[in-house]
Amino acid sequence: MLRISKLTDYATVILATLAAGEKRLYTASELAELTRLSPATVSKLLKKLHHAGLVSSGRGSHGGYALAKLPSQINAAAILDALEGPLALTECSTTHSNCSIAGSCHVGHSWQRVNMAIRHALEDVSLSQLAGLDRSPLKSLDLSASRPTVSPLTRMPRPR
Amino acid sequence: MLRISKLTDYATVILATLAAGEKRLYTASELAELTRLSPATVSKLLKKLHHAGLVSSGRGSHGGYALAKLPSQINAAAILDALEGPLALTECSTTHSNCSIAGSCHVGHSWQRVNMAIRHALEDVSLSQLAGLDRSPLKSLDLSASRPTVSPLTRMPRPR
DNA sequence: CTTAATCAGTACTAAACTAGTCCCAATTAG
DNA sequence: CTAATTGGGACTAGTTTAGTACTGATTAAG
Repeated sequence: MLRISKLTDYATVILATLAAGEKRLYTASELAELTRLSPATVSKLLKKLHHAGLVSSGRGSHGGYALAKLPSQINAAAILDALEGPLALTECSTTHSNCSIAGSCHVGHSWQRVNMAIRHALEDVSLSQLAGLDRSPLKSLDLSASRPTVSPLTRMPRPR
Repeated sequence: MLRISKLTDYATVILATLAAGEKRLYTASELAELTRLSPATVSKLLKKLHHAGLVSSGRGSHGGYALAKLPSQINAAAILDALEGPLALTECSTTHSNCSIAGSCHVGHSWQRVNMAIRHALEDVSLSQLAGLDRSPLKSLDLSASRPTVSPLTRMPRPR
């Protein structure tokens, strides 16, 4: 339920790599090596992240990418927005939508609230926390409930 | 970002209809009329909801569906689970997954926590609240932050 | 016992989305 | 100028989603 796309997850890994690294420009291929992701994919993601203002870039030779803000000032919601757009839980939540059962439907409004709750949870998680740079507990998250960690995601693309 | 599928949204409307109605069996076609959804789709969804134990059913003529529990005892997380399976935010969260960058990746663990926070938010929203039957404020949700309501989703299928 | 209504299970299809790759133009340091 | 980069697309295969259809099982009622 409610999964984020692989690409968004990849992007987070890239951002975390930048957050953990030195304060300099990293080229796309450098980041590809560091993250073990395919160069093409890394490049595509960095473009999106740049578009969203999460990373700054330098062009030409000696160009590359760096975080546009401090890791503590980038949150999970912004990353999601950058990669998946500001889509909401249901289509109701978008402004231009016409619904045939508008009158009789009282569900939409409640989804909105759930949506907001989730958004706030995401806004409370900074990149430094995601990257594990920040040792302080995650704000407003119930840590006692976290299950035992399992092995992480397959991040290398399937061969084609 | 983080959208639920249309079908899950439809299912919620169906459940809300049952929650708001009389305490009797409703046939699939009856519910299709009430919700203005296609009978085939309603039927499919009810089967899934039955499978997940959210509705009970009676077969044969005079058969139909009813909620298996009180509306206050059904929560949004259960509905999501029923329709979309217990998928998590990232594939990391599933038990059998092998990841090529396992050693160097510290991101997975944090997503898990976010995942839990979201799950708890969903568990705190009951069907009675989704259906608008419950006038009490949604537990642990920041209502002051809810944006002005916009028009809900197009729920009728596109013609084919 | 026959019939009609109804759920159960499954298979199928078209459309939409996702992930991944590739190409070429623009930019810049040396 | 040339080599190294990013910027902005287009393209494709594969997967998922949404929607429909069919066939069998079950049950109430005549």
